[in-house]
Amino acid sequence: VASASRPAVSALVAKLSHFAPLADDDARVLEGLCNQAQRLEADVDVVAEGEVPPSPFVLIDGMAYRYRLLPDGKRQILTFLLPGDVFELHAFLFTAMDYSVGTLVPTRIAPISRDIVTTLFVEHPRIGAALWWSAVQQEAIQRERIVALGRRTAAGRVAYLLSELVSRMRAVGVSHDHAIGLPLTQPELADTLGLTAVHINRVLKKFRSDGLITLERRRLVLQDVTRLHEVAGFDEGYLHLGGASAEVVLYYDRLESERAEGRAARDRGLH
Amino acid sequence: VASASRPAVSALVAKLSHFAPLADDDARVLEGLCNQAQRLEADVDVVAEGEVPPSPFVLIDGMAYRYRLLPDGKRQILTFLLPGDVFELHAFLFTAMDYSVGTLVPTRIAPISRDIVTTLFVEHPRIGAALWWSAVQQEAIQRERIVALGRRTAAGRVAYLLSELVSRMRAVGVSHDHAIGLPLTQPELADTLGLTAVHINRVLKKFRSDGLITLERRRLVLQDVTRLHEVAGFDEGYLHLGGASAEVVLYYDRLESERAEGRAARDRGLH
DNA sequence: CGAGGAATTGAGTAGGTTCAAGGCCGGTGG
DNA sequence: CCACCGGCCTTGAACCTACTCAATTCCTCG
Repeated sequence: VASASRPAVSALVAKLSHFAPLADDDARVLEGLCNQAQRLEADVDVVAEGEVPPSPFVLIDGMAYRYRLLPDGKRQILTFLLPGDVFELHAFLFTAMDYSVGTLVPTRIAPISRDIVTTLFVEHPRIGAALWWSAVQQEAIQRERIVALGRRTAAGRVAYLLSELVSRMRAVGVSHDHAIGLPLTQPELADTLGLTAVHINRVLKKFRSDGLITLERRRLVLQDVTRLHEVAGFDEGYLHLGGASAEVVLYYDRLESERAEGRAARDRGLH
Repeated sequence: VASASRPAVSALVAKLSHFAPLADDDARVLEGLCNQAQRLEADVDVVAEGEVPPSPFVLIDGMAYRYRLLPDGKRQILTFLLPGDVFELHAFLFTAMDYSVGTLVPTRIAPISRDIVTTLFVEHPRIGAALWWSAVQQEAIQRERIVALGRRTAAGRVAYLLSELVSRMRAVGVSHDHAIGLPLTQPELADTLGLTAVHINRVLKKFRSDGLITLERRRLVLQDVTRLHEVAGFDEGYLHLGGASAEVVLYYDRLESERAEGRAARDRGLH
């Protein structure tokens, strides 16, 4: 549909508003960040392991993934980056990247210079907190991956990953039903879940014949969400897609208005 | 030995100095944080899943672990917390904990109120950056766990975990040779590495007979570090135990001295 | 001294891998 | 426009790593 290519509100704003209500001003600032988007084609590296950490990025649309290549040629995919995700926010604290980031499809990303980030944190504390929160949320997603790899069966892992991706897509307004474009090959699913492509294939076959999902031509539809979540042991709460506590929201509201007054006073001073 | 119970410098200072050289003032502030330590006995929860996130803590000595209990009774251990580790630094951004933290041995932890954290970030940017870095470092450790669970054999996982723990202990001055006190049972190792206790036992047996390690009465000695690291595919660099880039250090030095001047000016004003 | 969990070992099983081969699909070049 | 090519998808069969079940011994703690 048309709305898919030009969303009413950018994924970044959609995502961060889940953390705390954003003022119009906040939204405008965030949209501004996305202006200088770079277009990347599919299957290219944004950064590679060993390189000096780049500036932070926002992923505008498309899809990317963090991965590590092992000496023996094996690959482990760490996380997927979806529209609205901010990545490498604090990579600058390290001297070298310990993983690579690659695109899966043609993707637009917007770099955010470290100076802008710093300014954002000082001048727009609520945005700063929201960015911080989104980083912590990505950590939570990593924890779920550990639980999945450590203590779930192959079917559980696959079901979990599909559920996670659909939930995250929905949270940023890219999907509204339980269907998403899923540009992942079976080898990629395998390298994410610690399995082989062959086995992924068999699990998907089972899911299809059980009426849990359909997946063809890069389009995934969850046909029976409840049952899939059961197989997955999936609980959306663990992804922390929702908001902060009232107390925290209030705290940043206060910081924000103090800052806004500060800006206003300075502006008056300039006239 | 005596130095083990009363180290020359606290683990927290030892750890954070790896990120950037700390001024005497910084070290004093950090030591001050550790004053109000709480003593916890072994096998108690510091926080439990579902609870409201607590204030951040520093682990002074002892050992703790983050874990998740699954509905079917299975357990997945996420990470281990060693002396000098700061945890739950930004948990307050979530409404509920998605995992629990428990002690493995009698442990001392010092809570740091959120106000103090905020002050620290503003007044001592270098400490703030170091804390931030230590959080990002914990994320890197999580990534390694994902790689281990996803793409390493049982022997590789065990070897990796043992290598990781020894490296981390050494980085905070708790160990100087390649031997550490390791209060982990085989069921705990199993729940960390996505294996069963029985299989852990067989792997350890092999390691012992191959002369890679000794492990008895909760004492681990790496007898052949090189060979163990080979089995593990272990590369200490991935843990980012080392420091920041010269550029970043310089950046925070500058922030720090600006802040120090500010404090001095304010102090003069009070007289 | 008794009890309960941890460590250890053996035997049988199973979930997932490996190897292999054929079909499909999308992209590329003639 | 079509033929070709490479990677993905699919399926079968044999195999292996790690699990399960179970019994014994060892430690540690009360």
